[in-house]
Amino acid sequence: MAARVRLSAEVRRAQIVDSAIGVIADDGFAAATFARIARRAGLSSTALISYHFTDKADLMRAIVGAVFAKAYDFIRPRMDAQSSPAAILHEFIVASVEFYAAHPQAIRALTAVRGNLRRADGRPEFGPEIHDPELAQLQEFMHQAQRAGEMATFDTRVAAVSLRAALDAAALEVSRPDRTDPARYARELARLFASATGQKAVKP
Amino acid sequence: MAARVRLSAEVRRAQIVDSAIGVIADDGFAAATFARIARRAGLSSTALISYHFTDKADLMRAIVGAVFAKAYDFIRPRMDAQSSPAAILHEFIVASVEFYAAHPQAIRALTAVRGNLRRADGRPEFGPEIHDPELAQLQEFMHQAQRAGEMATFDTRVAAVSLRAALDAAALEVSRPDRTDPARYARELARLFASATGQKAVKP
Amino acid sequence: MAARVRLSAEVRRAQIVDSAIGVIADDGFAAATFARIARRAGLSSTALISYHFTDKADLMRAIVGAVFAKAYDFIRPRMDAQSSPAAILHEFIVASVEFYAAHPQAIRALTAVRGNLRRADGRPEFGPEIHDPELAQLQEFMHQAQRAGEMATFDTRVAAVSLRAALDAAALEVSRPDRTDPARYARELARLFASATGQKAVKP
Amino acid sequence: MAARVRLSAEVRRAQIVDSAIGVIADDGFAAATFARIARRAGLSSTALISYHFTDKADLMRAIVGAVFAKAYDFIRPRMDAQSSPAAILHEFIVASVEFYAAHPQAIRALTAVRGNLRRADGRPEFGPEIHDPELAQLQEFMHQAQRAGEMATFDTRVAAVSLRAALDAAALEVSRPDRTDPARYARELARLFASATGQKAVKP
DNA sequence: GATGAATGAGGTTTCATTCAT
DNA sequence: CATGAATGAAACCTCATTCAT
Repeated sequence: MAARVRLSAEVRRAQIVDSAIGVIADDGFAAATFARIARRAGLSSTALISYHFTDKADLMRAIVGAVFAKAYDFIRPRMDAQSSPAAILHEFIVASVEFYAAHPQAIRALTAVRGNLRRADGRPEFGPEIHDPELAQLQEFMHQAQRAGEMATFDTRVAAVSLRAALDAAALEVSRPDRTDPARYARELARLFASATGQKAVKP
Repeated sequence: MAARVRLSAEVRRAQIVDSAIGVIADDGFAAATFARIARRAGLSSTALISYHFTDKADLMRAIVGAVFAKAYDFIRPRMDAQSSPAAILHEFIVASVEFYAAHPQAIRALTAVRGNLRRADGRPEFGPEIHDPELAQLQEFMHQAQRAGEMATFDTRVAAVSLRAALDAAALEVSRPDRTDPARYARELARLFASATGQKAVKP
Repeated sequence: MAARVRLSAEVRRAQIVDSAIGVIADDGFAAATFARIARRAGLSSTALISYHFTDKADLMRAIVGAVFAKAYDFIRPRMDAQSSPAAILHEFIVASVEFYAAHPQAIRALTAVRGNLRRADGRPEFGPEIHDPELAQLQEFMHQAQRAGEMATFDTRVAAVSLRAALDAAALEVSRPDRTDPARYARELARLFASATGQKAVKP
Repeated sequence: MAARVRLSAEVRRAQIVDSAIGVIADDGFAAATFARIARRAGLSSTALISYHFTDKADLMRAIVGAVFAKAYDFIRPRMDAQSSPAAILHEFIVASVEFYAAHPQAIRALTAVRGNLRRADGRPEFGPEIHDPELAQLQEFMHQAQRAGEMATFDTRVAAVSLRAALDAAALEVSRPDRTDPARYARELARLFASATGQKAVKP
């Protein structure tokens, strides 16, 4: 019998979240039972999960929060370092793809949880509207670029939705075994986006 | 008590598939239990499902097949009626969005099943490679358009993946309660794609 | 492995109710888990209980209903055969004690369920008001006896409550191992009640 | 966060017992988990209960002891102040009902624990024999009253059991929201008892 | 004395599926 | 073809209790 290991709540929670991400990424949302998560994390009992999370939904929300925070911390500073709206969007694309390539499991788990988690009443915990704040952000940058003459006129909602979707697809694409080189994929996608939005000059 | 109804196997299967699509679209993949599907279909016993489908996986695959066939029958003839590669792709986009707007439940169920169904060994039944044949098709049309001088040069894989993803996102977008008018969405998306691919002239 | 036994829902439900009564009477309300009830009834799985009862509360309510019906069927006809209000109450006492002596397990289970069953919100399923209809009945007979000059004047609510309580206590008393002879206990209690209510003559 | 409070063992035990009484009275025996008791008492951990009581059964026995002692201290002196056996029994009844009216929670908890607590082997911790000493006491007073010519002859065991039961019922009756005035209830019950036992004169 | 983390047993319930009718 | 009863596995969660600090 393994010795009783005592960790701080924070560390234990992170450990459980990581284990859950692994299970979901490898075996799918439905396979993410407490028993499997506990086994993968080397916990003595599933009760330990219940001790640190009020609910299974609570654990799932923690996964979303953790992945989202990690992505934000990686991508945001690189966007902030840019000086023009078009450059910001370009960097957003490139940094996002890089992050996806670096953390394929987290992204797969995030997608699975977002698509499957439901409230007790059956309504989705994360409906399509979950993307709206981010889409609004993207649209704002596009508007700025349009006003600055960096981009042509187009429907920013359709463009933002399509860009967001293209990035989600890129996440899967760059984590395939026979995957394209992520840097090249990012470059191509950015070029495609620049062309779609009618940018005059594309970064070399 | 409802009278015992006897139907031909084919009709019964279709009824069960439809019911399952409704449950998945409304309440999610995990809620698609035999009990719920049977109740929604007005069946007296879940055994009837087991009788007509060897497996739960069998039922799920039947859903995918049914939706896919319906979409194919709607979209394919309209593509075939076009005369140039670029026009074919344009029609593909427009017809797809129209189909999504007309059958939101089917699309939502299809997405859910594709994302969640696993084989007994845990591997996904529909991995990312499921899209490959369709992507290859799209890439082929793009190549033809490029050779014909209708489109500029770009990485067709990235473009095809992104288009496929943008269409999936469109499906959700046009089935939201406060949804954009599908026809307009289709037009905007087609224009965006035309611009991204460097098409000279866009259909009015 | 035992052969699969198929029973009608009605028979199976009765079997489960009986088993549950036995467990509660022998080992208490808290011990009445599905596992123990199933084992005592020789069921292959606790799922069979869930199949026949929507809830654990549903099973508990079935116990109360079953015991109550059995007692009613035994006691009521004997009351109806009497010709005066005082004689009816006398017979009520005697028949009740006899029933308790004949079915000690059922009575103990009934008491346990009534005292412990709670609704989901925590409120008692059977509060003190559960006795009110029966108490009202008893008070009505007492009033009739008073008007007929068979009984003196007294507060019928207090008398009815006390009689009901004395009978409950009698149930325990006559089911003790070293128990008094039930017939004698019934006679003594009836005499005590007659005296308390100021009856002129007591049945010999 | 609440400051860490250090109390003497005695005070802490009493605090826990009070909290447990409250939980049992409000939500029933089954709801009396360490978690709920600790929360209601404002304790930071259930371990504190385990520290002060060897067992859950130990806590339950402490509840019974505490309530019993409180009742004894209230009722006994008033009985001792009487001069005749009949007067003692009269005062016992009146004082008991007054106590029940003043401490409804304690009584409800006492009843619940007595009815449900079991030993490890499943046998009741407080069987029907728990009442025997008190019943013997009551019977002794009745015998004395009979010898003194204050009461008629009757079976004292039946009378004592019935009186004890009538008092338990009174406890519930006077704690109902629409309750009878306890003083009046006590008077009526005492009169009923006097009449049942053939007392010559009843105290005014 | 007090605390928060950890433990393992066991609770109800739901599931897909099988079987006899 | 259809049905309702039966099955055994496994789900989440709560429990009293122990342990290290």
